[in-house]
Amino acid sequence: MSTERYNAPEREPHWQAVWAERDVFKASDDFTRPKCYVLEMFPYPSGRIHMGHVRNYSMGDVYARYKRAKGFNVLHPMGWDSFGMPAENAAITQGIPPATSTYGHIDVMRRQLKTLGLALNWDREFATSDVDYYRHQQKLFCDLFEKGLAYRKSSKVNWDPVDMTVLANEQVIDGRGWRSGALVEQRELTQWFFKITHYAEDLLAALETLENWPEKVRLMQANWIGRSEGALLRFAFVERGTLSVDHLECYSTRPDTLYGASFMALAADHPLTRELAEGQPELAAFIEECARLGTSAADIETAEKKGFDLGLTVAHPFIEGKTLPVYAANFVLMGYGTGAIFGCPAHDQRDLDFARKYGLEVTSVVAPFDSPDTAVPIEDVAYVDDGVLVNSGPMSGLKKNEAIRKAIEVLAEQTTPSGVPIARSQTQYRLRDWGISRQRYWGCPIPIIHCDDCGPVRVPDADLPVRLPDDATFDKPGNPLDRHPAWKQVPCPACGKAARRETDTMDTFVDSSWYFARFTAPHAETPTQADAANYWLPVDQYIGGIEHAILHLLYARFFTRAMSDTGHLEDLSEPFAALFTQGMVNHETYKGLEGDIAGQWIAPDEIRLEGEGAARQATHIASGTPIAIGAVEKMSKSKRNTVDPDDIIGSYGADVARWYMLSDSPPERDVQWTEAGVQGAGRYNQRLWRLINEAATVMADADAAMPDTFGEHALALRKATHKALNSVSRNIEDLRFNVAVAQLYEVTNALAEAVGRRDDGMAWALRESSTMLVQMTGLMMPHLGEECWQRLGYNTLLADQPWPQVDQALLVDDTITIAVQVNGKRRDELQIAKDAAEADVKAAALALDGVQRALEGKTVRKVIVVPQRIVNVVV
RNA sequence: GCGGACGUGGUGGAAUCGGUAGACACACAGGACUUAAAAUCCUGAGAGGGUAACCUCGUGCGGGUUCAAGUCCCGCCGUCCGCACCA
Repeated sequence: MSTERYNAPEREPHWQAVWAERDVFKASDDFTRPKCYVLEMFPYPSGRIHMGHVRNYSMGDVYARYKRAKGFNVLHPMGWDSFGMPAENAAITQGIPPATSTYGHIDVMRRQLKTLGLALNWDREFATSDVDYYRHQQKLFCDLFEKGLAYRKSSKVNWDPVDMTVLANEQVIDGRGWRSGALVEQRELTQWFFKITHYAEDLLAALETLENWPEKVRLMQANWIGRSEGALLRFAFVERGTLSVDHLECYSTRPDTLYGASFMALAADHPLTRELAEGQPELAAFIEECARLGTSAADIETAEKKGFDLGLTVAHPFIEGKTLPVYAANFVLMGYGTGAIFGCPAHDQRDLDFARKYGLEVTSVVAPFDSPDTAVPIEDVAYVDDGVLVNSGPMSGLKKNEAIRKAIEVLAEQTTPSGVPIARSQTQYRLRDWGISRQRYWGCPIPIIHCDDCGPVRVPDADLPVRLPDDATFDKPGNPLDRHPAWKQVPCPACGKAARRETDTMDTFVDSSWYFARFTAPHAETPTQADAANYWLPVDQYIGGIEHAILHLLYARFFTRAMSDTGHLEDLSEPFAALFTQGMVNHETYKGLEGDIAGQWIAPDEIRLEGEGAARQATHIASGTPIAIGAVEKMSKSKRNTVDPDDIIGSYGADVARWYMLSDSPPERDVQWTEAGVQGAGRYNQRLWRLINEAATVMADADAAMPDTFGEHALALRKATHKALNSVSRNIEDLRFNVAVAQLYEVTNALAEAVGRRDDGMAWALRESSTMLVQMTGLMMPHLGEECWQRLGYNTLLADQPWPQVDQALLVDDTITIAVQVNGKRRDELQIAKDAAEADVKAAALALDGVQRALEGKTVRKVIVVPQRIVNVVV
């Protein structure tokens, strides 16, 4: 019988319509059922979906469908991270209002996603630029503000003088604005901050509990939070002059090396340095030079240590009469600790470089453990390892950690002239508070009103939301909200006097910091709804790109804590119980070599490939000129090495794209998109359809009841199927889709072999096996799954079927094959009863031909029998 | 510089606990079907040797532990990623 080819592009929309019509994937409001919240990072509506989305959402979809079949109430929603600069830039360059382009993009991408046949809760869809979303975010902001978790402070920012806006660090490339190309200036601006540092310790400590997060991500976050323990030290000025303070504060993790201190150094932008610069033009020039210094890796690598003698001295806290000169130095950062350090050249490489340059003394105060009486001599390399303190007063003879404790203990007793203790232990974090102000239009307005008398006042709940004006103009650089003629003019909610709206909008990372919570009750009148949030959260499985390892995932962890502390969540601190970071989709790159296209990137569909291996050649179809085949890189518009999911779905179908994205490569690793690969997936798709048709025909006359006995081949098929079901289930739980796919190929091969054989009970076994195979492959290829389900004679929906049960009895074999080694080298194999006695296994192993050959002329010294695994004969 | 991950056939990769390395797939070669092609089906294949049965070598390199190492330990080399003047 010939079977027609399965026409995916025609059948897929049919099944999508059936699922939608019957509302198959709707999450239930029955909060007593076991639940599973599956979430993939929601997309930014850039215009079209790309293969990375296909990969990401296919993974989540297989998992969500699997959990549904296992009986869980599954929440698997989709939405749009729709605020952001690209839409505003399009408004500037093309005059299209951000809302128009954004919602246009969403319509296109929603249509594209729907063609993938994802089991999504579309009834919960929202975009972060919807007023109905950002009004709740404004409420959250107000509550954080009242709780002191949102505050204003003056801080240094990257200012683009052409675009007249603040840029994030990631948007500054080689010291220039990424869009304008203008040299970025450091400006002091008053900005809004979220107090993420309030949770620094908890955010760090709780990483330990995130067992189902990748180790890599936890480590990156731990490094980012950057906890260090040390001491806050205060050095009294010997000569105070006209200075406004009487002592200098610095932070050190090595107070044990205080006896080796030889100078103090302040950051160029330390308040004291600035104070002194008032009357010293040379110092002012030095400060400016430091500010200009690049912060790129290469700049720091090559930058010379430079300082400026401030003409001040401080008293050494331990050594009577010893003073230390105070410098301003380019390698001291204002952003960490107190912006001041004590320099101990012998035991810090930077301090040593500085001391050598300015001829400062270098005193070694640490001796190695193997010669504890002699301080390590220092030449060009500082000694930073642990050792025994020498010439260090009360710390002498102690190891590093003991010495640190001792130093703090002794110094805490002393005070500066103004009465503050000279030292106390302090834990320091690298983590900074999160600056969320953006001088941009297309973001969530910060709901604050500035009043000359009352200061910043939060917008009262009754006046929320603060809507973005529809009539902003984008023809000039700068913030459209700030120059809008009327928008910011409002009375003060507190005193009624004329006041001004805050015109900054929130960083778009705020939007994505709580969307997962909103999905649990997307239409609620408050940001969250307690019963729904308590039931659904935390997200059971979160899937997304590794590029969000720090920012988004840390912000979301912070926000969850802040929402708990403001009553929007009930005692929840971790939003994502399990995290999976998937790899990227890569493709070869192509470049023109001759004529008009020389040096230009060429898209895959504009070339023709021939040959293989070293002989592979590419030709430009339009011009016939040769093309250079370049590196395999992440699909990107700029390199033109993208493949449009629409084209693949249109020719092969969504199931093929999904199957290909899940097979072969481990999901956490990058996958290379190749034409051959997608063709292979397409062939399997057709093969499965043919096979199921054939099986359906053969099994048509099978009895409904399970036969009492099965022939050899029927039993083998049943065993292969149940073993695969067992391991496929486990692999899907572990998101090891590539291994699951390989096992599905094995079942397919077993079924293909069995379908032509006549055997006792074969018709029944074929029905069982093909049913299970369709259920398993249906997770990855849901449309073909429904088609096959129907062909197998079922009049239900595959999507509604419970996951099949493994027959444990079929997992174990009575007779097993074990390898027999002689001196660790495999010489033969042995078929033997599973529960054979050890002595019998041993005897049978020694009798094997291959073993006998290897043993010739040798004496057996020992035989190791590992039950059901291996036999090793030692001679 | 610091921290981390990885390294297996022509390719993607598999090997859950230290127990038959290379499952499964792609690509390839040969064959069948066809006037032909596509599609499909069958067969082959880590490398080297041998007519063959088989033998030797083999998981980046060098050591080690063990009856047994892709897997554990030590030292290198390479690739990738993150952080980076963080006191």
